[in-house]
This record gives sequence, structure tokens and C-alpha cells, in this order.
Amino acid sequence: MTLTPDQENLYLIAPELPEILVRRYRLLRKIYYSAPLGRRSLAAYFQVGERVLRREIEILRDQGLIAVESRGITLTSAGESLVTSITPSLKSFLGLTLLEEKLVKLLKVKDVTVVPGDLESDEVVLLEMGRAATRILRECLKPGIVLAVSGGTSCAAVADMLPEAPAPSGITVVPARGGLGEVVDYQANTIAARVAQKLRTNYRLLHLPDSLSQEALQMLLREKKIKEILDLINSASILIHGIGTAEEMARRRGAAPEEMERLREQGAVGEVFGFFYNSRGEIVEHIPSLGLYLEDLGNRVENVIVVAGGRRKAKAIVAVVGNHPRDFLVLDEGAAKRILELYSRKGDTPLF
Amino acid sequence: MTLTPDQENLYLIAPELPEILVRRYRLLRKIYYSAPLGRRSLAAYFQVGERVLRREIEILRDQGLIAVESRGITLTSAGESLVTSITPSLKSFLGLTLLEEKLVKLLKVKDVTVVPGDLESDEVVLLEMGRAATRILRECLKPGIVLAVSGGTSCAAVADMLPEAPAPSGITVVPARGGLGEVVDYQANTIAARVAQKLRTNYRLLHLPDSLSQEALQMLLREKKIKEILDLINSASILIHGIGTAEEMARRRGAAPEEMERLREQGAVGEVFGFFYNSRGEIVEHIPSLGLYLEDLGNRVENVIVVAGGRRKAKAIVAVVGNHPRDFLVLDEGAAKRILELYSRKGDTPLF
DNA sequence: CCGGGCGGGTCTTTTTTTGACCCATTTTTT
DNA sequence: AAAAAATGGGTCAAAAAAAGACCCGCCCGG
Repeated sequence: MTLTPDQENLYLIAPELPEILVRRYRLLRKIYYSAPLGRRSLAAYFQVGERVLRREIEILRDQGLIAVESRGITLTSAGESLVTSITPSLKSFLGLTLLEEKLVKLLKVKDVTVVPGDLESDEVVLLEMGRAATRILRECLKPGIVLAVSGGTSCAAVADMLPEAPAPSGITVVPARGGLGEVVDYQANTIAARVAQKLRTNYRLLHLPDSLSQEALQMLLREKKIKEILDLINSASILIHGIGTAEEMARRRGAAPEEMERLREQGAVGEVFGFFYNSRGEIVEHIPSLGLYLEDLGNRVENVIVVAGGRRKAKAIVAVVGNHPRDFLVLDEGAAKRILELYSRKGDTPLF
Repeated sequence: MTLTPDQENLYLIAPELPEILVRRYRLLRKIYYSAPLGRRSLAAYFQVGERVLRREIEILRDQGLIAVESRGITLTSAGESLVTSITPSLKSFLGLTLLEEKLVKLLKVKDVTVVPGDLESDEVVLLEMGRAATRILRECLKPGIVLAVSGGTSCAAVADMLPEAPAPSGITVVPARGGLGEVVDYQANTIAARVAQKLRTNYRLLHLPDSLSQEALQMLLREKKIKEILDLINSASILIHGIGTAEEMARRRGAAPEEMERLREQGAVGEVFGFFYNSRGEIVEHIPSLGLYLEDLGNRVENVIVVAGGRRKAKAIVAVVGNHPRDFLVLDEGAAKRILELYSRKGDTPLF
């Protein structure tokens, strides 16, 4: 807060600064997450010529932030500590801290973390979001609790970035939803197991498809094992989940064309656990699913950590996460700025 | 203090930043003090090509910090507020705040103000020092006190930069020394009068040469008017003075070659009020002068504001100002860094 | 043991920056 | 009022810096 005027000054007197700063930061961050890797890979990643990238590399090398060896480019310890320690000041420099404060007020959530960059143009942003989420997660962990994690790339990133370190004892990790789609790495089951492994604790799996009719569900509830795990999920005190855009999720669930059309008509923009929300945050549709049994999970669980990024998810985030005073929201700069755009277009009037 | 790590980060990730920052700052500062003035004058001042300066000007114009008109370049209000407000953050960015703290400890003075730049390569640094001194002066002013000001370019700069604003009532401004040299603008008398005028208060003049034998002095003391003003000077509670290098001051007082030689032999490096100090801060010589009557003024006066700058004055500053716990010292980056160099060469052992 | 990716070198092309002018105009001085 | 000085802006060629497009030898992992 006290920094802002100074930074505006630097901004004014050296307008080329933000660009340089962001460029170098992104470079270091990419190396941080993908080291060791070479010039050409980096150049391809950032879609710049190899020569121009090389110049940046040489500067960073001369600064002692990276080490270039025959196996590739790596961060030095100085570079590593920089890339982690500069994040707060860079965030405030880029106005993201201010953005966070605005979003907390606007969305009426507990806490907002905005990560620099845009998921859609820089993949490591996803990892950065994951890392931010793990910090929140660690804060919430208490002995004996149940931690429910959902599926999707965002949650997978959280699992990826979770440091391997013992958690408070007696924690159980469970999937927050059934099987959905095909990619095993993004299944809630898989992610729950990986999270548990990182935390050195136990986990339970849910061997059911996420889409399920009420009848089938009622029948399965008679199975003791299944009832047990579902009740365990219902008793979770931490829930981590991502957010899907309505369209994408409907397609992934294999919805029929007429269903898609109905969703569009109803203004559905976001999806979580089979519930579709319109931009006012109202549920307009739900697909028969486990979500029904786990209904209102997001409103009962003590700590909800929502991880979602990318400009195109802005509307979905607003729809799903707005007015949830217990939610921690982790998103990226792209989505955050887009959300503010949406609000300013509507004359700053809350959507709910 | 909390800023330092961040700034080091910026430094590391954007090594070209300090140069840009200092260059633009100096440019703005020069315009601030000399506006309106044209491209060619500026280019000549900074000893760079006209074209390269033009580019800088264009950048600053696009940033809305300066206005270029047919009468010359001027700071916009944004630029003006920037050039004054950025000084603290630039100082801390350039490590000057840290320097100040070090010097306070090392020299054992009350307070140190380091101004960015070097007097010897940038004349406006003198004005900047003057401006810094006026801020200290304003703090010290109390109703009814006597303010003694010495001569020289540094004190003249203080008078120049002093804002025209009424001071507490009943203040009397007096010269702290007699006439010395030829340039009227730098005479203590002249400066005292200008300061008084700026403060809208009274002043008294001392119509005596600074170099004076004891006999002549004794005789003059019988003159009531002269005794009166000398006693007034002795009752001063604020004293502003500069610092001369021994060599320069000896020459200016018209010392004979053998005197010069003796001073050199005795290791004299600094001069104030006719007293010559060696680098251990000991008085090794004094020229018969009013200073004798005003002996020890610097040790009796409540607030002493010492203004001196330029690398070549570093030794003199250390010699004269060291161990004066009531002194405010205003100097420039050049002198400050040079002083620290001197200390580190001598293994950080205090010189006194 | 071999192939892909690595850093580094080098050449040419392109872009940017700089230098060196000149000009019309305004401002200041005489 | 005239003259002199200083102003910003324009232009074009030279110089320097950056970028592109290579190629090479090396090292590591399959």
C-alpha cells in the first residue's frame, strides 16, 4: 500500500520498466518450473526468436540468476530465491495486490490471490496458481480432518506443486467427485491420491462415474463401502475445486445438442459439481450426478479453495464463486482483469 | 528499510534500471532548477549529443512529465511533483538512505542527509543540497533566536533555495564571518541579508575583513557597534556553514608559499572559520581572524547545519565535522561515497 | 553408440540509435 | 523596432545495436 506511489513514480520515469520486468520474471519463472531446459525450448515457449532470447539469457546469466550448462539452463540459488521473493513486490508493482483487494470486495469472498500472467498465454501460470493454492491449503490443514479434492487441470496443478512434507496427523484425502472424462491425471481420484502421497497421509477412492441417475445412486448407497466414502466426503472440512465454463463442461459430460441449447438460453456460464450457474450466480440446471448427494458441499465446508484461471473463465468464476464468504479464490491476472472489466461495463453494480 | 530487498530484486532482474533511472532523474532535476531551457543547453550541460538528449526528452514528454514549448522545456505539474516526491525512494533505491545511516554512526553527528549525484559533475546538486538544508533550517527556527550564516557557494545555495515564507517572529540573521575573497554573492554578509529577506526578518551586517590580527581585533572591539554585532553572532543558536579544503582556503586567504608548505606538512585537510584541521580532526593551525573571537562557535551553538559536497571535499568533511553530535550534515553522494571509501581503506577504524 | 538437444560461435540483415545538419519561429536583447 | 539568440522540429546518412539464420562440437540419455 505504501509502495504504490513509489512504483507509479518508477513507472512514469521509466516507462519501459514494466515490460522488462515482466519479461524477465516470466523467463525466470518458466526456468524455475521447467529447468533444466535450453534456449530453443524457451524461445519456442515464449514465441520469440532464439537470438533475442539468448540476449535475455546472457543478461540473466551475467546477473548470476541463472546457470547455463550443457544440460540446459537452471536457476542459481540466487535466481531461485529471487523468483519466489520478487513475486509479492512484482504483484504490487503490477497492481495485482490492489486487484486482489477489489475482488475480495466485489465477489464477497474470504480471500483472493491473483497470480501474475495469463494461463492462456503462459502455461506455467497454472503451476504458479497451484503453488499459491498449496500455501493456503497448508494453512487450513488441521489434525484429523477430511480434505476433499476435485478433478481438473487446476486441481492437478495444486497436487503437483504441493511440497512433499508431512501434514498434521490423521488427515484423510478424498475425491470430491466421481469419474469424469478420460484423462486419468485429471481425475479427482488420481489427484486425491497424489495429494495424500505428498502429505504422507491416507486417502480413499470413489469408484463411481460422476454422472449418475438418482435411482442408480439410491441403489449404490445401499453398498456399505460406497455410502461410507460418500459420507466421508460430506464430512470434509476443506474442499479444493476448479471451475468449468458451462459450455466446456456440458460438452465434456457428453450433453446432447438440445441440452447445450437450453443451457445457453438459460444463460449458464459456469459449472461446478454438475450444477450450472448463470451470471447472477443462480443455479439454472443440474445434471443428475453425485453432486446431488453432495449437494451444497461448497456452502457447508469450512474452507473452500477455488482455483481457476484464464480470461475465458472470468464469467464462470464470477458466477460460481461470488458471495461465498468462506471461499479462498486463486486466479490469474488474466481472469482477474477480465472480471473487473465485466464489472466496470455493468457500471460497477454487483451482479448478485 | 523494508524496501531494500525489493529494490535489490529490481536491480538484479533489470540491471539497466539504475542507469535509466538516474539519467532521467538528473534530467528532470536539471529542468526543475533551470527551466525553461532548450535541448541544446541541456545537451551541453550533460555533455551528450543533442540527438540522444532529444530522445529522452520525447520519452519524458510522452510520459507527461515535461512540456516542450517554444520558450523551452518546463516541468509539468506532474513532473514537478515527481521530481520532489521521487527523491526519497530514489535515495533508498540508490542506497543513499543506508549511506546516511552509516555516516551518522561513523562521523558521530546528529543527522546526515545525502543528496543524489556529485557536485563536481552536476552543478544542480549544489542547489539540491541547499534545498535539503533549508528543510532542516525550517525545523530549527524558533522565535527570537539568532541565525548565523557563513559564506561560500554552499551557503549561497541554501539562501537561494530557501522558500520565501515568513519565519517565527523576532529572528535575527547575522553573518558568521567577515569579508573574505572578492565575489560578493558568496560573502557571509550578502547571504545573511538574502536569508533574512527570504524569511521576512531582520539582519545585521559585519563590516570587517575575516583575516584580522589580534591587535586590530582588540582595537575594533572598543567600537560599540562592532562589539554589539560580534556578541550577537556569539549568541547564535543556529549556525550554517560550509567546509573548505585546506589548500583552497589557504590560497583564497592569500597564504604565502611557506605557509602552504607548513599546512601540508601538518596534514591540514579542512578549514572552517580560519581553523585548519588534520584528518584526525585536530586543529593544526589557525589564521589570525575573527574566528578567534568566535572561537568554538561550532561547539557551543545548539544547531549546526553543515553543507558541503563534492568528492574532493570528503577528507575535509571528515576532519571538520567528525564527532560533533549536534551537527546536521548535508552532503552529496560523491562526497558520501568517498568518505566511506576512506574509512574502508583504513580498516573501518575511526579516525578520531 | 548414436541421435537429439545443448551452448556457443558467426555471418548477414534489419532495426534502432546517433550524429550533423538546416529551417521556421519565438523569445530576448539591443 | 530591429537584431540576435535560442527554441523545437525535421531530415538524412552513418554507426551501432539487435535480430535472424545458420553451423559446429559436445554431452547425455535411451
